[in-house]
Amino acid sequence: MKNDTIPGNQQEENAALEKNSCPVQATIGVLSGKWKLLLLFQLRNGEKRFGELGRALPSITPAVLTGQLRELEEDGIIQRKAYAEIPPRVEYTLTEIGRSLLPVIINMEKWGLEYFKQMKGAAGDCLWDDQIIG
Amino acid sequence: MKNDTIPGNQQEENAALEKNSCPVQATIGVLSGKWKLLLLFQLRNGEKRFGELGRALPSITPAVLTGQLRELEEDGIIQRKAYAEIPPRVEYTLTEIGRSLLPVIINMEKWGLEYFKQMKGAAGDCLWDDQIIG
DNA sequence: CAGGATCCCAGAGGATACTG
DNA sequence: CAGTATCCTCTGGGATCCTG
Repeated sequence: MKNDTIPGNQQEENAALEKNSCPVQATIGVLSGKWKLLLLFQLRNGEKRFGELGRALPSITPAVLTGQLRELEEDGIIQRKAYAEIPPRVEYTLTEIGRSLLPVIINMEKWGLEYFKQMKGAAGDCLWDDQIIG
Repeated sequence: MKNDTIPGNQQEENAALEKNSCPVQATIGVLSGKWKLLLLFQLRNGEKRFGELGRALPSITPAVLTGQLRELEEDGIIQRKAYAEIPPRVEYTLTEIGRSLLPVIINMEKWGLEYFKQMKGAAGDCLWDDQIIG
């Protein structure tokens, strides 16, 4: 946003948001995207190709898949490796920092399960079970 | 979404997303909203009134503030108490489950700080320090 | 195979003005 | 004081078709 003219005292409170330098917002940011959690889940145990990801997530379109992968790549969460072959081959893998996100996700899952239990009594059937963390 | 006709085998993978029953998505969901983190931070140590919240977040408009508070309330994260007085008074507080979100947020902050350190070398100056957790 | 190029739409967020 | 009512914009995600 532009430099909105605000008195300047309580501004401190949301300075972190305005400057986009709040680590919590950053964490939410990299995970916000309709397919990102699913993509990270797909990559939890190693590399996958563009087509594999597309097949694993049947209702995502190539255009959107590309977009989500690009964002994750720009955020440093995944790495893209393209091989100069015919036909083309591209593999995506989690980066180190990307892998370090998994425990954080597990922690969110735990809260979410408690939340479901208390809110609707309906259990959630997510993918992120303890299995994925070695 | 509608019941898109998908073969039905790999569909399991994103069933959690489609059904919106993934606890991780739920956690991200309740926190996704431009001002929600800031509002939760404002309420971390007890109740606050509508006007107080507005003054603490100078660039939010009443309409949007109402919207964000309504969503948090519907999600069971905060509670709204209106007093039948003139002039009106309304107080917002975290619910029990809402308070239980704070440690999760702290955990996200920790990852975010590591992320900043590794990505840009720029430290984040967020609000969610260890102070807020008793 | 792994995308790129276009066009499109719903919904979150915001500006502004008004009210019980 | 604590909102509500309208109107408007911008962008994330999607549909569709095309290509090195």
